[in-house]
Amino acid sequence: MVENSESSDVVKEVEEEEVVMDTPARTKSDKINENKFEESPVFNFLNSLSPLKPVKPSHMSQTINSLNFSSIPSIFTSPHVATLKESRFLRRNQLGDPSKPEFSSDDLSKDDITDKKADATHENKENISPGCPIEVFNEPPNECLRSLNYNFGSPSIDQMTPCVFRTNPESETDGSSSALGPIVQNGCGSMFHETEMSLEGPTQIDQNVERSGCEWDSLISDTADLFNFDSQNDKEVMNEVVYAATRFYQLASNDIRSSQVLVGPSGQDGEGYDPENQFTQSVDGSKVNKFNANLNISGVSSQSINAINGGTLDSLVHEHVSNLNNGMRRRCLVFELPGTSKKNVPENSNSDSPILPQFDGNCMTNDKQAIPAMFRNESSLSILPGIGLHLNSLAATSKDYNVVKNESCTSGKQLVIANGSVSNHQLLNSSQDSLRKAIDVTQSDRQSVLVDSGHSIPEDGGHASNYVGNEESNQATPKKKRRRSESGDGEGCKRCNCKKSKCLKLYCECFAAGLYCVEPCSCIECFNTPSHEDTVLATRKQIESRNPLAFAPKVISTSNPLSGAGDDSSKTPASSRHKRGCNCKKSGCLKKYCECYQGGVGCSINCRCEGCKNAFGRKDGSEMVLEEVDAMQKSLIDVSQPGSLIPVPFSRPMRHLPYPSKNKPPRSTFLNVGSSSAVYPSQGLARPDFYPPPSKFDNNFGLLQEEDIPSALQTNCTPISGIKSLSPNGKRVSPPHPVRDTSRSQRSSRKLILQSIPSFPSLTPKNET
DNA sequence: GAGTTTGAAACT
DNA sequence: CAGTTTCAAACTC
Repeated sequence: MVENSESSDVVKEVEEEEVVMDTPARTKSDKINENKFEESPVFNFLNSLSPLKPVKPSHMSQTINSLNFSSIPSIFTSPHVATLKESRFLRRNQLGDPSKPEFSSDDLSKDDITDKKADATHENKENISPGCPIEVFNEPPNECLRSLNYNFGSPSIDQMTPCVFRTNPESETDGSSSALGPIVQNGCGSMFHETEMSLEGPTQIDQNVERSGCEWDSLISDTADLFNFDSQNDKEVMNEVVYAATRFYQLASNDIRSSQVLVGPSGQDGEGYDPENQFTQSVDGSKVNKFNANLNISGVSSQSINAINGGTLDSLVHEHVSNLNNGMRRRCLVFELPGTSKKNVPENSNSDSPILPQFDGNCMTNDKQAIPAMFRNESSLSILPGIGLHLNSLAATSKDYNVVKNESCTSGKQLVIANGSVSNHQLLNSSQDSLRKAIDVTQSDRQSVLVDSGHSIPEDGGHASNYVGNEESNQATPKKKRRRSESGDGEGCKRCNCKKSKCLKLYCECFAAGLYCVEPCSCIECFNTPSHEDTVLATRKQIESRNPLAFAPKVISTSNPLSGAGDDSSKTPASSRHKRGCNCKKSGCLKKYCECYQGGVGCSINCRCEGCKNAFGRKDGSEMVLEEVDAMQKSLIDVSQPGSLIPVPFSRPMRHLPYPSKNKPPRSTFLNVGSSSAVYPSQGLARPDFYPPPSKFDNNFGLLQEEDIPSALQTNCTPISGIKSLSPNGKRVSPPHPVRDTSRSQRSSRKLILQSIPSFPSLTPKNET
């Protein structure tokens, strides 16, 4: 009873906030922008150039939205909140009253969907908010409700790449995961996603398979040569661009067809096949990137590219896809498809593991209970898993293991992974790997959790256990469970031991990581369970209202060594650092009390530690000399466990940072999300050649390429501004800061590719003040 | 396993 | 914003 009242109070607070946040302003702005775009000279110009005309007026909304995506939400806005605005659907869940029936998962499939259908007609365009950079979709109203825009990038980054995750209508009904399967690679390097689909004309396509893959290179090289022109207004050149784009998508279409051929009909009557989704998933992102890069290198203005992208090319895609599939359904063009790059392909692409969850909307499908609102509603959080992704929620809420197993694939797709931007690929790849492995575990082996490229960590039995178990476990004595958790039988997930916080405060690792507590936890009176998802959401929201970055990743990685000329933090061994910095007084930043150390990063100017001796990099900028590191490692070499070796990028020797305590990885380990590469991007040899202790932040997907995280999460790299900042409520929060022009410009070749995001100022101001 | 230490989170 | 308290993880014995 007391608990319920507490929950209600929290919910009330949330309601109040939501009223303020969800304003109709955006809708108006969108419509205004729509008109603006139609009248846009760029649009008209490109239309005049293009041999292909936009097929439907509905395209307008796509391009419009792409233009609108440049809108930069409040930098202080929690990425959760901001991205959630991208989809009315999501926003509804997010901002709706959790206590209301429509918020409940029980009613979601009925009332909510029905409601969505009713609303979709009028608000189709609103599905795309300015916060979503490029996501371009346009579909009939009845399809719209199934579309969830998961933007893994931050809306704060205007160049962030969009991610489009689409519900699989079929999955909505029967829960089968048909959208994606293992990735198949043909001889020419074209990558296809194995799919289950009905093939309407599975003939003569296989010829395209081999041809298209090879033609990719041809096309890419062609574009490189093609676009060597001086005048951006050269109409012929622009036409060539369009032509090249046509070829581009022809090849892409071939890839799609090829995937169909390779896989063949699945006997599912093709109902689950989304050709355009297939398109986005089939086109090798690297090809797209190269193609895009050529456009940029050749001097095509980004705006022109954007316009082409949003208009002409979009139309081309639509036409190709439509032709390919007899006009089946909607269009979906996401220009940057880095997530589909080969990098994301598991090394053993022939494995049965599902490819990384391309969100297919199963979150609202078969078993809604298996999809806690914490996840559903904070879909965008999955971008930054540390920001609210309840990894274990997928499984933890299942009623039994079998359910988990059967739905693992589906659940996996709920683990929305950014198919995101090029700039995000590192994070995303690693994230995808981790999630993929997590899914694999769920699917095939509950006994161990594969983490971080080779980690095989025995999992605590029943970590994905059901809620009953969890509830029951909450009654168990903490000690008992603690022993269990410390016994080393489960490092693949967090497990808290909270006694008083009810796992609803950041004290709780699970909660802080955006995870539901699960059976292995030793918590008492745990509210961090799907059964209390409303409370959890409300609490999260409350915490975020205090500190928008409360659930943000704590450790960020600055991958560009050149970017930090004056950046102390860049001197840390891995060019990674704790975003806020530590405040250690006694531990010397040599124990896991220190969040920097625990995160495997050196202390930075942001830290307020005293007597810093952080082995990963001291506050003063000095680092542990290699000899020290070697000695340190020698003394602990016997600790190393082969299974814990992390693949070292660039063939560097694999070493382990000693675990000061008990010679074992820290308790709160890892879905390490490829932290190895992320933490230690290629740097100078002067850097310590060891790996940090597995970071609890990694588990949180907390390690991000700084360039990849929302600008709102980025601290200024300059010592001056990067020191102490305050959140609106006075909490220590690293402030948002302007994009580091230097570093960004150095990466511009990656960043400026075919982004349908002209750097328009936000036309849709939000009342986020 | 019990107790202590530590520093982040929360509170005042 | 600084000081204090609470909290749970990390650590020690």
